[in-house]
Amino acid sequence: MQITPEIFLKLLSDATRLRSLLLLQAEGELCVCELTYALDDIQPKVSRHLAALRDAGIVMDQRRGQWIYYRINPGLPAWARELLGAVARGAEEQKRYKDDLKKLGKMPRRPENRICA
Amino acid sequence: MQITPEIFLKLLSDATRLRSLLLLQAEGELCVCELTYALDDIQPKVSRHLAALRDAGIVMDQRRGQWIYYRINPGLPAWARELLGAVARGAEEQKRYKDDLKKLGKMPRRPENRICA
DNA sequence: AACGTATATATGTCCAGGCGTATATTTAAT
DNA sequence: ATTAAATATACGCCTGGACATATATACGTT
Repeated sequence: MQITPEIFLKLLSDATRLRSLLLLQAEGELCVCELTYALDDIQPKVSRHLAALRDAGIVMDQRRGQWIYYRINPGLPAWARELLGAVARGAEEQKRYKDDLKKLGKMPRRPENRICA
Repeated sequence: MQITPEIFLKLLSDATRLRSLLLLQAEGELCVCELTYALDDIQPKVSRHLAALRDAGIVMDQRRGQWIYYRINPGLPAWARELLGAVARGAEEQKRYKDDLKKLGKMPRRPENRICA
């Protein structure tokens, strides 16, 4: 079933899910351990929130080896993509989200490191 | 203090607040009894949610006679206004929000009825 | 096979926040 | 001055949902 503004906004109202989506929007694709590291949080918590986003059709997952990569569902309706864009613009001015990206950049032993597709 | 995406989205995650904002966005200005009627809800509930939006700086209120009119704060940052626009576009396809507007149009003894400014 | 790594999910606890009711406040009308 | 209408707020209850911990599952390596 199609996503509604109400469901979408409820899912965006949690900080962990919001930060994950902003990271995915900036990076295109990330696995759970990258998100866990960037958000400086514990793995079950990150997985649980990603599952909620997946079940609502906001993100898609794809296993590659032992890693599971998440990306924002490219089939999201236009209003939802525009909404995410607006959130991202608002987040640009906020230290917290900039720090998440910085942290991700500093991750050691990051899987793949953009070698293969 | 300035509104953040996190706070903004948390406030939008409640259906009563979301529907109120969509009505305000469509109508420009509404008093509590108009919102209460359109949403088909009880007055203390509507007032409580409007107060939350007011305290966060998302809406402004102005007393005129015995009525208190709410409007979306014109000083909202651009990203927040764009976010609301995206939500409104997503809501256009949803029966619920169209019905809210219809209900408002049918309100009897509607205050002012656009007579004065 | 055995082990380590990455991820998902189940379980029980806890709390933020939404709810309805009751009441206070303000204004207008009689 | 009383009454009625519009609105705000305080209070106690209750539930959704977030949390941490523990465990299950899947894959890769040795």
